[in-house]
Amino acid sequence: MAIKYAILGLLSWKPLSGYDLKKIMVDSAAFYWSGNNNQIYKTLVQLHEEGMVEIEVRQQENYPPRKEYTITERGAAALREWVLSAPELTQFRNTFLIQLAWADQLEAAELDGLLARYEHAVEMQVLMLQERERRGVLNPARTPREEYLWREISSYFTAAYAAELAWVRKLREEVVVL
Amino acid sequence: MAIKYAILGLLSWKPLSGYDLKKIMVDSAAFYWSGNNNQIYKTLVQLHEEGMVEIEVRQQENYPPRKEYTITERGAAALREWVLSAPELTQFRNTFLIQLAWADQLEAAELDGLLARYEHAVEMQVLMLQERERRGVLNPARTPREEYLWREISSYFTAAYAAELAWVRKLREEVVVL
DNA sequence: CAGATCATGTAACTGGTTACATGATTCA
DNA sequence: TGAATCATGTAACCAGTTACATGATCTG
Repeated sequence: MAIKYAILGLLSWKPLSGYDLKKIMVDSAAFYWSGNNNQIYKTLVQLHEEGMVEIEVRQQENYPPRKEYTITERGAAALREWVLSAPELTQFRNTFLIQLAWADQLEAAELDGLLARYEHAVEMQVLMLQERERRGVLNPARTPREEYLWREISSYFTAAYAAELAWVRKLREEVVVL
Repeated sequence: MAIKYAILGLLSWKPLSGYDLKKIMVDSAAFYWSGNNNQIYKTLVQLHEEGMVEIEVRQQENYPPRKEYTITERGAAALREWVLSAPELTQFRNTFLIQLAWADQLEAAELDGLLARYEHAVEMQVLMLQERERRGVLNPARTPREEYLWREISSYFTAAYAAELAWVRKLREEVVVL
């Protein structure tokens, strides 16, 4: 469901090929989950069947032909409707919590090592995201408000991982005295 | 993968049936994602094939017979190994961000309405989690340290949604002046 | 000359959701 | 009397991951 509107949204920005969409998705934090070929190409076929997009094949010299997808009025209307639909809550999928749940069998040093490894991984992630934010990738920025929204979307992830970091650091400090 | 060790962990606490596992999972924050029959019963069969658990069928009067699963030494060893394995980063799956990404087409009032709805949903979630935390459900608490770990696991979710709330509130305030 | 880039796509799989089926018993 | 609880499971489906296939051209 979400990938459909992620694609429709990107096409509402400008016409793109499946290949373009993939590139955008793999290095975007918000669209990251599933910038995979399979779903992109399948979804494009489906969107075309539903009359949400139009295809124009561009022959190129020296490169394979590209299928450029353009959003239709129908597509734009469907996108707008979805944007206004009831938002869902974020889902946190954190297998580390399950490791922690059964970590009392570990010795103090082992447990601290596990927490340290997690802390380190989150630190790296925060740095990576901050760097990405600083370089300020992808932002349609058609209006100041849109530019602001996109900046806040990317800062969402930094904030989320920063909250994780605070949580795990506190945990590490407190668990050592038990 | 994770569900396998979630089950193994619960069985390392005490012997349980598929039905028990399901009940525990549906109202636990950490094990929530997928407390569904299908995966539980399938995984139990698989764990049995791998020699990680043993089955004992208990006949009951007035109730259907239950299959009680007990963890084996092999299962316990596999669990310990997994607990010590390299932790993965949390994945945030938030479709609201995709709605926001294409929300610049909305009028100010519509956008604020959307943000307000999200804010409200997150508020409700925080209250629900706090209530659950206060009632202090499920906690093996075999040692003070384990009790502490389980409390921190459930506070992870409250903290995560509280961070969301802070983020959306700031966003709402700032976007109104653009 | 090896590896990345451009560009299309498919196949096989794992993970997860929703809904259904059965049937006795207990509770409001 | 209808719904919930106890207890097993299956079927059909949707979402998402990993890996492969093709083939020209460009870059180090």
